[in-house]
Amino acid sequence: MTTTATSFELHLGDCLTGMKQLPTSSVDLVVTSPPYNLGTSYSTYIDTLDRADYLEWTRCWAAEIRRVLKPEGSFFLNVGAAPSNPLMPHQILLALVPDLFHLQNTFHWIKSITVDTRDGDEISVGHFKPINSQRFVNDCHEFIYHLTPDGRVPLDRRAVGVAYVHKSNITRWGHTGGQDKRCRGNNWFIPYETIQRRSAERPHPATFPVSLAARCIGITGLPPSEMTMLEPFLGIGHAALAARQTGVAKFIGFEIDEQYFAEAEARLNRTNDS
Amino acid sequence: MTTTATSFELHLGDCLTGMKQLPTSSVDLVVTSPPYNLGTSYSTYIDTLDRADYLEWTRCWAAEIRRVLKPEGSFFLNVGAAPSNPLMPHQILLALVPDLFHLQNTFHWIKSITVDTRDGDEISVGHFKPINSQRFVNDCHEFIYHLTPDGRVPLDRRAVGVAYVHKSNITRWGHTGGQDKRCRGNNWFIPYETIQRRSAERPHPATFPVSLAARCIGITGLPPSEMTMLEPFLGIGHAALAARQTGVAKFIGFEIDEQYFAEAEARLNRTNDS
DNA sequence: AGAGCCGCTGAATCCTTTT
DNA sequence: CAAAAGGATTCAGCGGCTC
Repeated sequence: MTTTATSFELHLGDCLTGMKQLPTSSVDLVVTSPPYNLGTSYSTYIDTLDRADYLEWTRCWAAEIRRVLKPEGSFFLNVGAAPSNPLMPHQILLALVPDLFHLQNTFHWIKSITVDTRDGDEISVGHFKPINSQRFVNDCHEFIYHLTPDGRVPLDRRAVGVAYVHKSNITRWGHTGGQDKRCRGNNWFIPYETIQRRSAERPHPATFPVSLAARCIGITGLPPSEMTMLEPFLGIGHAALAARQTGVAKFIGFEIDEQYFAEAEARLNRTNDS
Repeated sequence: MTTTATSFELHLGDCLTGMKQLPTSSVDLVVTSPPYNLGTSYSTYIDTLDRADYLEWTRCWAAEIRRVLKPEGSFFLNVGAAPSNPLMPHQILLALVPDLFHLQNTFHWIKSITVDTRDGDEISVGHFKPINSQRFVNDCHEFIYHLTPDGRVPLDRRAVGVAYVHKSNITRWGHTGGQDKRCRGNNWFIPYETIQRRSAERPHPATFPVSLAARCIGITGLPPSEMTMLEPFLGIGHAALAARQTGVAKFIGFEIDEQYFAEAEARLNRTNDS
């Protein structure tokens, strides 16, 4: 067993009140997925604010994130659409940009896709969740907005890079340092864990995979051992798990729902033992 | 040689003036990619309107599309982002929805992506265009907004469908008709032709592949032989080529730039001969 | 509200081979 | 030849979301 100087603070309570007690410019990284206000059945959260109120509330907690974020910090905001409200991801973005943040990058979380291989055949990857509709196609996509204070935050693209297709590129340019890694681009294929495994373990209806948060941590290029990470909507703690896995020094999370909070704590403790 | 009762009208001139002469509710399908006003070096188009003017102009031509579109017609709007203006796709959308159109579906044109196969290994597909930046990752994505008058236009999802992963599904339900086809979802992987081939042939800086337009034609489920299709920003005529290939009965295109117009005509004629 | 959809699983069934 | 073991195929059912 290794001992690391890490601190994980999980707070049961409203993130808006909680964040107000954090010092200005103290956080390197925020990864979060807010309640969508789309009728998704959250446990206790009052999920029925009307549109304008919802966007106003969004601006409120985002403004707190802006305050606690360091000038070179990054805020990864995960937002998906819903058939009942396909505009929400766009409206949320324009509620925050350009007033509070710059949109430095837009990542696309691809859950399922069919691609043509170089051999010429089509392969489907990821879990395809069917919907029965004459007019809607299945939505296999969510946004990950990369928001920063000035739009000029340096990243380490190759930290979450992929192998070159043509290996000649490894020695072709100096920046590779001999490693077979190039930038991954902004399409992030991250399949869901299978339904059965999910339902057995967790009750949260809208959550992102641990590996998605891990990728956000990685691309910042900051050493996790010196990183302070914040998750205002902890949910069942996937950002916390990613922080633990990658060795993030300080993690602060808020969750207003008791059930989710308990689940997040349980999962984090489970990881501690293993 | 087969004779088909098709009519292809390519007009040299401004689409706004041109569309005003089209009858109301006469068009089944619009597929277009507007000038982005992002500093892309279009030949003669005055590409320096300021933001508000650009969006106002966008509303103008979109309103004409709304007028000429049939109640069950579809408008596929292709918009990409640019590092210099990452908000544009979102602003354009919210300039048109909900005032003029419903956003019925959002398709994502994926040009390049790295996926994990079911075998466990990572493969990269599509042409990856490198950019040299500390803060921006490569953008391998564009939006295709599916806009309709009322959001209730029926589609034929399986017309552009993909094969089942588990073949047991073919006979499991009646709707397949024995065919190995399911809905493709909203992530459309369509790789670019290679740069070399592009630059050799065509001068247009921002255009979508023929196969992208073909997919839009296909998913409407309308018989091409009875379809009227409109492309207000013809460019070098990729929508026209797709219309020709799929047998669209009537195609109307506008292009204000003489060079692009000539190129579009040349390409269409070339296809005629073959 | 009730049916439909599709990846995925695990149990059940069927066919083959070994003892 | 019967019985057991091993392998392959089939099939119901889950889950989430829409009409």
